[in-house]
Amino acid sequence: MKYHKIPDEAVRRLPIYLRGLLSLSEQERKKISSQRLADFLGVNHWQIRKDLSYFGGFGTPGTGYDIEKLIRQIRKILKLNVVHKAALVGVGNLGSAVLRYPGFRIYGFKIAAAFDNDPKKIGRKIANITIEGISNLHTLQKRKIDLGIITIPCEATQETFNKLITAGVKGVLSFSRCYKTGRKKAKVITIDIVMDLARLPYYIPTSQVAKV
Amino acid sequence: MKYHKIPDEAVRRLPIYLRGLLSLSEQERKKISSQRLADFLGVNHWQIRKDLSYFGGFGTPGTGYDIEKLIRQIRKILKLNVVHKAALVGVGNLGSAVLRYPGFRIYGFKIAAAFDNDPKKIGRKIANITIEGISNLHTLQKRKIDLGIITIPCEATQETFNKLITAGVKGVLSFSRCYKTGRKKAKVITIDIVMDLARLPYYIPTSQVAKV
DNA sequence: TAATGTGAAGCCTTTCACAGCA
DNA sequence: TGCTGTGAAAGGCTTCACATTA
Repeated sequence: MKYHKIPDEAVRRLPIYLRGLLSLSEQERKKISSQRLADFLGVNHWQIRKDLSYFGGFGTPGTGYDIEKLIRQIRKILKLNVVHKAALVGVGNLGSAVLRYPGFRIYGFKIAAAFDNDPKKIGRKIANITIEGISNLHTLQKRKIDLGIITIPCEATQETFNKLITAGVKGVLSFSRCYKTGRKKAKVITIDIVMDLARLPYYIPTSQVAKV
Repeated sequence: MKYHKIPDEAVRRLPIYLRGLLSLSEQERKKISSQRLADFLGVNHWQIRKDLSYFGGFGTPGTGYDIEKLIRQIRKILKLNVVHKAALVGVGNLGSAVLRYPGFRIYGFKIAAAFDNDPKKIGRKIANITIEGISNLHTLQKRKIDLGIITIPCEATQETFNKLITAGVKGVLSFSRCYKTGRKKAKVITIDIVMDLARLPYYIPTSQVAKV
């Protein structure tokens, strides 16, 4: 390991490579070159090699990478080699959709609990998970839940965020940007659907923006 | 305008500033300094000034920025000063949630159509939008719909993506990374929920990763 | 005085080119 | 020969300090 600082961007790309490798491993292929993986994913081959080199080289010159082995390595780097339990807060439209999302398992995630403050929702089941009241949040640490997913309206995000941190959560995926992290006890990643949509028109040539 | 190249990152932040300004404008405040806006949003004041300077200065030294004026300017830069119509493809759990999402309006978006290939869904209404069959996609241009939102499983993304481009869509928000853009006739922004979650454990100190 | 706008420095990331290995 | 791993160059973004302006 010759590098002092590993770019966040490299970390961000690892899950992409992992998904590609998982796809390819189903095709009873054993080895793959950075070039082939890059073509498969639509990225650059040197980027893949550089990114992997930050964590130590995993390939064989002239041959390429052993798919199964590389999958294990990336899982280990991303700490996906243990199952992570996540708690979701806010079982509205978006929260329900995330609860029902089937794609978490291949990365070793399990949404283990769901919370809402609407008494009508408490006790109901979605995707086999019984919805609990917000007052139960303090039980997360005991239940070894280390990740939180926040899918509630902007206004209530800060309070929920604070409660999750207090409950010992170490990483948060938030669907709104309405929080401040304070003394940063956890890593937060924000997904803001509306804001991502909001910067799309910027890239459309003006001549093609429909006049109203 | 003294700059040749405007950072994508600056463009990405403009919608954040815009949201802050919209919040503050409700509080009958007229002027704001970069410092106060920065504190409100939890960002750096020099970053705000720098970002705005790429598009020309909008402030008054010693006084700050006129909130209403700055809102108009940012809207214009982002081309949000005209209403954009978007088509959503894939009315599953996630698609339905996005259709029902109330936050699009303040940025001037209107989801004007929804498509699905499930005959059982076609004709049903969600959030006042009647679901149409995929075969209707070609009507988008006529209907002046210039944005697409893809909320379908990975496997079908590429085909849908191609159809949207053919239908004249100029910007796409995709909820899966399973596409290749080809000759890039449109700007694409990808939101990949699972992959964002997948890089969260990396940042959790190993001692705190629950052993299973 | 109080705040903006910006050149320059520093830092981070991507890209390139190729030495070195199987 | 084919492919990896990496130093170095190039490019892009953030941070800083301060000249400037109302």
